[in-house]
Amino acid sequence: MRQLPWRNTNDPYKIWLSEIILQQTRVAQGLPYYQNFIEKYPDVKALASAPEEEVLRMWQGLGYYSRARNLHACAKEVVEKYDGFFPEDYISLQTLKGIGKYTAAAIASFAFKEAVPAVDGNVFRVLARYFAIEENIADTKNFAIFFNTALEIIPKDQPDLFNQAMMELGATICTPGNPACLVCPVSVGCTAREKGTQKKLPVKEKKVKVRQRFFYYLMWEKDDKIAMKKRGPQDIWQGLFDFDLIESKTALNNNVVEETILAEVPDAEVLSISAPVKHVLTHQRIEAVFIGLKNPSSVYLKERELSYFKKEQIEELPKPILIDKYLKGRIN
DNA sequence: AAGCCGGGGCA
DNA sequence: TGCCCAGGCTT
Repeated sequence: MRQLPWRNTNDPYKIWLSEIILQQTRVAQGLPYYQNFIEKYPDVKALASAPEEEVLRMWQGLGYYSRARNLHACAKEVVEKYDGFFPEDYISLQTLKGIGKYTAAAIASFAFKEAVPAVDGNVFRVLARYFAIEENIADTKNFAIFFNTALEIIPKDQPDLFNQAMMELGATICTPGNPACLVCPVSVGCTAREKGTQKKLPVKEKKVKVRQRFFYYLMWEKDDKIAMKKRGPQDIWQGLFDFDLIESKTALNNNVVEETILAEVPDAEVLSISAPVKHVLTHQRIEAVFIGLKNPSSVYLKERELSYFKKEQIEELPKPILIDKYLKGRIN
């Protein structure tokens, strides 16, 4: 069993924090973030009273930034509505921001010993193989099949150990690619192993389409400052700071964008144009060029909701990794 | 019920 | 370069 700082504790705050960080994130990547958060915010009250931007900055690089916003909102609700104590059952926990079925079950079983199965990707896989369940795990309507199967075998006296063992088995032995059946403690009784269908399970069918996007970043410079804007809702990187952005539906073409800028901001002076920078996400593929400029009109700045920041300030702001990569590349 | 949301590891 | 990892929220 791997020794991790959020194990062997009953503190719901630590368990909750680790679970939110570890959603869609590997232990090796999440561990340093967990340690930074615990150091900076030792309890839920400390986290609740932090500014949201600071929390986002702490989260920078982990992705799925709605997790950080929900984390902060949840901490505030726990402090304001529950006097700093997390609700103690599976159903109530799910009313909090960012806590769904999996995370609620993890907290309820680890912190409060409630006998409810925590079905994450690892557990889906273990259950699908052990019981040879062929239903598509990507289809939400099949969740109940897996949940109820686990509910039948979870021991009422130590549900926390059961959940931890199931996840650990999936993470270390019953792995997606090459399950280590020879050393698996439950290989006897595993239906998939009996039938030799381990690698076919779990069944997972999902259609994913990738959006190709083209970004022109306009870096308006003034003295040692650059204009930036906080990103709004309805898109990626909510709440993070971006440079002034013109998005194009067609492939990057510097001439076209230069004409567009000059038409809107006649006095603008282009100082530099970077080579295209590519950024690949799971569902989006972004190509960006960074254009250094000066002399925007004050009307333009106001309409675009841009404000100037000193370069040292920009380092402290929460930003998409794409921006960070570009800025670091420029220094080197 | 379906679509959206970021990173990193690895072949 | 392409494929894999996955839980929760919004529409």
